[in-house]
Formats: sequence, C-alpha cells, structure tokens
Amino acid sequence: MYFKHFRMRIKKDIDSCRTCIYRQMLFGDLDDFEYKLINKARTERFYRKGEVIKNQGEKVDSFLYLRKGLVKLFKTDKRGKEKILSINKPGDFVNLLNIFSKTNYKYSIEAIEDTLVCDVDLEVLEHVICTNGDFAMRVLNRMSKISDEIIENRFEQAQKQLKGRVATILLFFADDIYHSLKFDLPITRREIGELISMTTENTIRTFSEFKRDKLINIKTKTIIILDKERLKIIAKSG
Amino acid sequence: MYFKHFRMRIKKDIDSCRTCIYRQMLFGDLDDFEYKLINKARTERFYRKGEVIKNQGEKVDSFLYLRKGLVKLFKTDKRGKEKILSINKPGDFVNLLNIFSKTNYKYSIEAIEDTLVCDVDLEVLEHVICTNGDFAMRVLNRMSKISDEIIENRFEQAQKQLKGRVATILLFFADDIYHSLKFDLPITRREIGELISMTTENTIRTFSEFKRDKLINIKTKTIIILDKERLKIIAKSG
DNA sequence: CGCGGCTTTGATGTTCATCAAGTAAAGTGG
DNA sequence: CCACTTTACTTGATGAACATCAAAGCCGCG
Repeated sequence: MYFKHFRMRIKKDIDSCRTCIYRQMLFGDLDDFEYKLINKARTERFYRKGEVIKNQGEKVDSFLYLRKGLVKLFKTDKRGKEKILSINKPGDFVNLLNIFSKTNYKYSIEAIEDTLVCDVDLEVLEHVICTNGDFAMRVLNRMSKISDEIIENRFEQAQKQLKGRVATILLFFADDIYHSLKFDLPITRREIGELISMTTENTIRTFSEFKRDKLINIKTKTIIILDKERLKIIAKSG
Repeated sequence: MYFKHFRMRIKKDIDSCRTCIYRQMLFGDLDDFEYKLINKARTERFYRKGEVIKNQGEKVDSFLYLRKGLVKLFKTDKRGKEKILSINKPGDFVNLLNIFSKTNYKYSIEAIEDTLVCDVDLEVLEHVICTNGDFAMRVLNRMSKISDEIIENRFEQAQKQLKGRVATILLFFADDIYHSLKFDLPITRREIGELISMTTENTIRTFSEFKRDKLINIKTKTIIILDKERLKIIAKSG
C-alpha cells in the first residue's frame, strides 16, 4: 500500500493545542496545572488515508480526538466481512464511550482521509478526572450525549429502507462533513454498504436510480447533489 | 387497567439498601458521609407489571437501578409503532448511559413484571461524583461497559436472521433472566417482535417451527426449552 | 500490459412483511 | 357469573424488498 513509505509524524506543538477549538470543548476549564499535565500526555499524530489508527483487540490506553480528516470505526465478523459502526469527523471524541471499560478495542479505527488525531494518555486523563469533579462531570455529560445520538440514529435508520438510508448518508456527507453540495466520497460503495447495512450492488443500484431521477450527479467518486429537498424527503420518509 | 386501583408504595428502608448487593457494585466504596447523602436522596419504588416508570419526554432527574422484576425500554415512532430497545433485569443501571446529558428521556420505561426500582436524585449523585473522583471513575467504567455490551450485541444481532434472533432471545430469557429451561414469557409475541425487529406473525411462525422441530415446548406464555444445544447453534449461526 | 479491486447491470431466489381470516384467551360490565 | 368486547395468538396466501449470483467494463498500479 502506498502509505507504507510514509513515516508517521508525531508532533508536540503546544501552541496548536492552545488554539484548538476542539480542545476547548472538554479541556477548556482545566486549571493551569491540570492543563499542562494533559498537554504533556498528549501526542499529535498524523495518518494517511488508509492507515489503521487502532486495531480491533489492541489495548485501549489513550483518549482520541479528531482534529482534521475523517476516520471510520469498523468491526470484522467471523466470515471476514466488515461492518462500519460510524464515521467520525473533526471535533469527535472518537473512542470516548469505550475508553473507561478497561478492555481492548472492540473495533478498529482507520483514517479514510489524511487525518490528524490528538492522543491523550489514558492514565493521565483518569488522574485529572479523579482530582477534578467538574471535569469528570463534563466527561460524563459528553458520553451521555454521544450515547443519546447513537440510540436516536440507530432508531431512525432502522425504520428506513435502502433508498432512505442512502439519501441519509448522502446528506450526512454534504451537510455534516463537507458542507457542500459537491464532494468526493471518501469511501468505496462497498464501504457505504457496510455502513448502512446493505450490499454493494444495491448501494450502486440506488445511486444509479438517484442519478436517473436527477437527484444527484455521479462521476466515480464525485457526487453533486442536484435536488436536496427531494433527497431530504426520501431520507425522512424512508 | 387493573393497576389503576393500586397505590404506589414508596419505601425508605435503609437496611434493605445496606444489604443490597447491587448497591455494592457502584456505591460500595463511598465513605459514610457520602453514603448517607446518597441514601437520603434515594427512593425505593414499586411498580406493578404494566405500569409506566418513565415516559418518553419526561425530564431525566434521577438515576435508576433495578432491584427486582423486569423492565423494558422502548420508543414510539411517528406511525405509533413501538420498538423495544432493551430489557433490563435486577442489577442493571437502567438509564445510566443517558442521565448526564441534561435532556429528557428519549425512550419510555415500563415494568413488564412486578418491579422494585431504586431511584437516586440526580443532583445528589452528581454532587458525589464531583467530590469523589474514584466514584466518578467507577461510574465512567460502568458506562463504558454498558456501551461495549450494546455495541457488541447490536453487531451480533445484525448478522442474524429471524430464527437466530428468536433463538437468542429464548436463551436470553432462560439463561440471563430466569436461570431455568422453563419460564413464563413476560412479554407478548408482538413485543418480542418489537425487540428483535420482526413482525408479530413471523415471531409466532418461528415459535411454531421451533415447536415442530422439538426445540421448545409452548403453552401460551409458558416456554420449555427441550434442546438447548441445537438452540444455541441456531442462535450463533443465524 | 495484465492483474486485482472497484463499479455497474441484469437475472434469479430468498427472506421477510403485509394482508386476510379465524381461534383462543383475558379483561369488562351487567 | 355470564355475555360481551377486546386483545392476543395462529396460519395461510401473496407480494415487496433485498441478497445472491453472474458477467462484463473500468481504472490504477506494479
């Protein structure tokens, strides 16, 4: 694979963290001493598209948050088929829900675009949680919100059939990830299928159908949303 | 409904809490002062089968843990159809994953057997979390574990088809809930369908098929598992 | 330039939901 | 306690949604 020649860069750039808007969300209210502790325990890592960040089975020993790029969380079943659990974007606390269970990763994490991740040593994070109750509450609050979202999302998606799910994922990329009606898909059709629980063939068929109906335009990886309103209706009603 | 004539009992029996094995799991290491705080904020509530404990949309203002009985968490979609998210048994921290998000219940909770619930005022719980970092860590650990289980469960169930899911739910009742090969179903066939995402009719059909194949015996609500090994194989392979 | 993975389309088959219709059981009211 | 109503349960027939299988073109890359 092409990224094998690439040497992973690890940065320790305190200034880039001080100005990081994502940091503010969780670490914003820490006092100077705690902040320095976290910052010393923090590593900034860069991954090329396609690189694996964590492997299913690895020990969970750090807290990850995504600064730039895009990652997918996925699991492999016995037959070797993958299923994508979620796609995370900048600002997401990728593994927050699972880091405190003292077990190994139950899923893998892979960069699907060139990605910058902040990695905070878990022991240090736990130390700060133990000594700063308000910070602990913020972590709990964040975890609950992530959990709320997952429950709500699953519930919504479960009622939909294929067209609705494809429409939803297209709007997800357009609105939540790229903030544009035109974007390049960061994943293959097979992966989209793995994400919304359908086969590659039916993913493609639905794409073709949307193109026929002038909802979108497709040129291999490039998608242009032509009729967002109708796509929204399909995404909602199923 | 028959329970309308029933007056809800609220108890404040400190001794029953001191000896409560479930309490130990989370509140075991609190010091005397904190323990008394929690205990004062605690209410023990009894619900008859069929009673609603929390309604979708209600404010989340307490932490619930189940001492006796059985509850279901469910959501209603636009068309009025219900979907059961999970069934909780004694020892489960029913709403732990969601209580810190400062929003309202995204699901309803209903007793599906006569049920005893401990209800701890959320503000007091949060106070103790803020002042006791080790306790905060135990809460975080518990949340992560619940989350791990949900992810794992969903992943397993998603690969299975109807027979596998029905077999799984039968083993769940036999092994995890009643610890017996013979038990009375606490929910209707429709509800089983809502729990494993299939129609009432197909739930029944699968039951009938299992009966024909001498895997189980059914007499309305009463189930006897005749061939657990074969049932396990079906549950696993799908 | 040829190999392997991605993409595409069509044909076929399976799984499951929906519809219909009837029986059994359980709650309700006189 | 019995008629009445409602809800739960059951089975069969039909059709829709989706997976699977097959085959071919495309594209990047060694």
